[in-house]
Amino acid sequence: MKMSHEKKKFECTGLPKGWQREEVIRKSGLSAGKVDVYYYSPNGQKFRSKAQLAQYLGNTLDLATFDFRTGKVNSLLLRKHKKQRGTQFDYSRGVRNDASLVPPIRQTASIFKQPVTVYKTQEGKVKTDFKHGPQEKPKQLFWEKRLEGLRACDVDGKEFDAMELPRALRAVGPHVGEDTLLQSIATALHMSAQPVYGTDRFPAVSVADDDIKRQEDRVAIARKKLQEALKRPIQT
DNA sequence: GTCACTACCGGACA
DNA sequence: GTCTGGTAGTGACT
Repeated sequence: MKMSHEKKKFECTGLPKGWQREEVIRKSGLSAGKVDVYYYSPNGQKFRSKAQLAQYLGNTLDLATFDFRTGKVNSLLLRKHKKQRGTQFDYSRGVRNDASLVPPIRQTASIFKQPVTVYKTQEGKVKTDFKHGPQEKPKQLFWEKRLEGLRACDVDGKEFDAMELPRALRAVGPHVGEDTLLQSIATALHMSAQPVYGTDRFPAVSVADDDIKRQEDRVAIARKKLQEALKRPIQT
């Protein structure tokens, strides 16, 4: 058996405990330098592609945000979802194709990434109508729950301490804890430039001028302390 | 339309 | 089981 490959095997953070990720760098041939990524299930089964992984895991794990190459959860994949090989999108799916209907026909198709209305004209041309400008892609309800049990860590791999939410913030919904709420808020702030609002029952947190003033005072004090600390000679 | 990159997987090889 | 090459999909660029 040729062992011309440089192999690195890690515990995979983006998959349940026990899954391992292997990086193999090709050392010869036309594709030398290319990195192949393989995954090993807890029972040792090997997977060469995300498609194989998805087939094996079925509904037990949603791989929509799983980055196969890096082995991490990447929420940006929700927005930038590539079409899978061999599953080229058929835009005629979900659109009625009744010969008895005479064009132009207006139909609402659910198969597009955005809600659109399809106009079939005599010439067979299709126009898309994005109502009210670009719209956010629909997301699964409580999708942030898939981040449960995950925590940020520093470069040494040491996990950061849990953050405490302000008392005014309360999680609502079945089995939604403070961790999930925090991840949800953090994700929303990261993914969108828009403000984050609460529900009618728990409306958006209001920040008064006094709150801003108090926070500014705290920052000013902290800055002053830092300046003083920097002025002090370093003890060796 | 072209090009570069990448994901995937068939098949050669040991 | 390992390893590499070919193919097709995707996105950036012109």
